[in-house]
Amino acid sequence: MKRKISSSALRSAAFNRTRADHSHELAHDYCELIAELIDEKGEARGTDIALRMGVSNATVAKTLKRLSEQGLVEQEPYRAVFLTGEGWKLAEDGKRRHEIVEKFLLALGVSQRTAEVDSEGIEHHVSAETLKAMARFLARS
Amino acid sequence: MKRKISSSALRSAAFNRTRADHSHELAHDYCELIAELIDEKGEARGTDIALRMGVSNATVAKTLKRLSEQGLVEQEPYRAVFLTGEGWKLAEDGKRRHEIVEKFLLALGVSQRTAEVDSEGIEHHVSAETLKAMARFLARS
DNA sequence: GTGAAAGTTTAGCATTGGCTAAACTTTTGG
DNA sequence: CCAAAAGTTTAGCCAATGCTAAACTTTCAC
Ligand SMILES: [Mn+2]
Ligand SMILES: [Mn+2]
Ligand SMILES: [Mn+2]
Ligand SMILES: [Mn+2]
Repeated sequence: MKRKISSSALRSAAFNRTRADHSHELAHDYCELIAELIDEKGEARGTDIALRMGVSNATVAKTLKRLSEQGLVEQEPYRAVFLTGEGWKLAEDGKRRHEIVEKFLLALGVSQRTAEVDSEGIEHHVSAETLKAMARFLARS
Repeated sequence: MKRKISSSALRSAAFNRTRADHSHELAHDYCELIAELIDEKGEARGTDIALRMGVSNATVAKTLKRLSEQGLVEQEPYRAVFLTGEGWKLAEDGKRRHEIVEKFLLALGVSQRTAEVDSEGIEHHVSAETLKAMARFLARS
């Protein structure tokens, strides 16, 4: 017999998911961005990452150190940064998800600019089920 | 003559917006939740906030102090908490936005549970333009 | 009315993710 | 080839958001 789950448990689960999403967000965005830079320019340098992320060089350096401890990027001192296998996986998955969300917003009727901006935040909170629903919408629209 | 804006400037603007969204997120969620509790139970107590947010009592106490310094809530020691005029505004605006996003996801075809969970994160990254597009979609679907 | 339970606050700690300034290394132009 | 520019790293700072443990206050049950 299914006992009713307390509304607090349901609510807190949503907040917990959101906090978990946020805890991975920066790593995902960095990997995606590094992949983009390598694709566009052949390498990903700290300055370029900083410029596109909109943060200082020092912040980038510190974050890259964390990411390399987490096994997502590899770097040697004063050199451009590379993605590990794990890092590539995040980058590709992130790119796919990002594209679907952005195209979905466009299909919904917002401007290109708004789709770009809003998708940067939304992408991290879209579950597999919702992503599928967005892709389905795209396929028929 | 319109000079082309660098792709870095465009990209960093999106990340900046996302960071700004995150900096307001907790305040919005607290105000919305406090309003809900007052509506449901007549008052908002620390324990109930903690239970629904999925964090410890101590975390709630510390956060409430910040919010009261920001003029969003009012509290006296060992008593339940209340919203200021500003806090009510955030709560109502947040509720409206949250409802639109959740109903929109439902209309898109995801389960009630997924709509609840995903909307908790997504709501903070939906611009006025996108919110309007979602409302429009709801109106015709 | 009093003692235990429930709720709140405070203290102290950790991590993340920002910043500036200064030191250091690499690249580049002449 | 070498000085200046460009890029990177380190040090030290801060705020936000989480935690546990301990102290304190209020409420409840008897
Ligand atoms: Mn992305
Ligand atoms: Mn993003
Ligand atoms: Mn977010
Ligand atoms: Mn939320």
